[in-house]
Amino acid sequence: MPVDKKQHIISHAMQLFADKGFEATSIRDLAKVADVNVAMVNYYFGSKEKLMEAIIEEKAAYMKDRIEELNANTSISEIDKVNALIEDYVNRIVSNPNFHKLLYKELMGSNREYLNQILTNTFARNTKNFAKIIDSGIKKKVFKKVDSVLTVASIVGSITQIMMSKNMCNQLMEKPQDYEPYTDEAFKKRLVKHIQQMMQSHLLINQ
Amino acid sequence: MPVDKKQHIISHAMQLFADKGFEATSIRDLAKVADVNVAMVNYYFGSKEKLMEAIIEEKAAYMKDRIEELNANTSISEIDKVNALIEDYVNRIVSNPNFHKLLYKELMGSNREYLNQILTNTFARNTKNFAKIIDSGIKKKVFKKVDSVLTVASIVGSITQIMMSKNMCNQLMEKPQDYEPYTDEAFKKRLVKHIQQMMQSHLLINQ
DNA sequence: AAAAATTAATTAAACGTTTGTTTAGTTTTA
DNA sequence: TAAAACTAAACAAACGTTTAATTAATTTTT
Repeated sequence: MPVDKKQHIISHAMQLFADKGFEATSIRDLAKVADVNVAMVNYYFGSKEKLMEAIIEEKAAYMKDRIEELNANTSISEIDKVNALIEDYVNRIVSNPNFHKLLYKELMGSNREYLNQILTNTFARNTKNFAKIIDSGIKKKVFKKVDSVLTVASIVGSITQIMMSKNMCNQLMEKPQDYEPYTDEAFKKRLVKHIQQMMQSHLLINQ
Repeated sequence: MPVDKKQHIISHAMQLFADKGFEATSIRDLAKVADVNVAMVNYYFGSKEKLMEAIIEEKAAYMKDRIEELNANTSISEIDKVNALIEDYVNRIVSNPNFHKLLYKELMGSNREYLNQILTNTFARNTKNFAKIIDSGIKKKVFKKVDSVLTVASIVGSITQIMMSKNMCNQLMEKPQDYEPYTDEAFKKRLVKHIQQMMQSHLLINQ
């Protein structure tokens, strides 16, 4: 079963890469966890780096949908779209913070140029699509004339910043060190509320 | 010259780690660039990881000053302090974006637990000190009752997000691929202006 | 449908590099 | 001359990858 086994390896690799990082995960680690022979990774994917490419491409394809879906919907007001996307984005990242960190590390890293390009393109396209919603609000004169692209960067960056490290998150929120902020609904709500309020002040003309 | 040589190694290591990443930089690379024997890194620092610790600690010490200085100053209004810190922070990161990325990668990474802790503590403390300024504005009723800690995270996250990748930055700003956004004064001004405006809407009661 | 031939999947072992680190000896400094 | 600074070489471990051989599955031929 070639396809199933590829997927089997990918899913275990995703977990390991997210937990330990790309370089810190050896093919032997992966082979042991996924219960396959060491040679199978190279047999199916060609190399460790190409395995990573397969993972990134799978995620990248998954990432673009919701924004474009909302973008096409004309029955929802711009501010409601923004609010919905903020909540969506928080939920998505909270559901797998380690993988999100992996993507960001890859995005910031200068190694593996090809991967960096795929991720850069994906993130940039999503940001621009999101910015279109804001531009639409500006055109309708319900939003102030803000810098739409940088506004999206602020939304995304706010979430990333706070999700960067469980430990820092707990220190900032005055929680004990063993606390799990990402699974706490109250924390999620607090984050969503902050960003939504900030965006309402930032965007809306009539408040 | 023991101290000078330590500093000599540190400064070359900072450059290399920033450019290529920690794991991707071998001690032999560093030895060649810094023109010292391979054994000297271990002789002076004990290990590659302890060298990294020395670098991080040096930076961490440097990072805390300005906020605390501003914090103590009572002759400047809170919104002016916030604006000054935004400009400061942008300037600092723009001056060495690769090193900033290195710190963030280290902050997000699960390896090298001790380094992660130092960075986490430093970032958290700076964030809380910054938040005190906002809390002070809230107390004086010139600021709205915002979530001060998350507000600081939004400021820092906005900058980090846009500085994450030169390539993405250019794509978002519709610039050619070989463009150098970080050295462009116009870009810097645009970023500072966006965040300052966003914070004024977010924070100020009487606009 | 059975046998033969071919291709795909899988394995254990080995390969060749590279890595951080150490050693044992030499030079320099105080 | 004793301690500190430095060097070239070697060490041991880990890494991604490849090889050569074996088993399983598929296709072709009779």
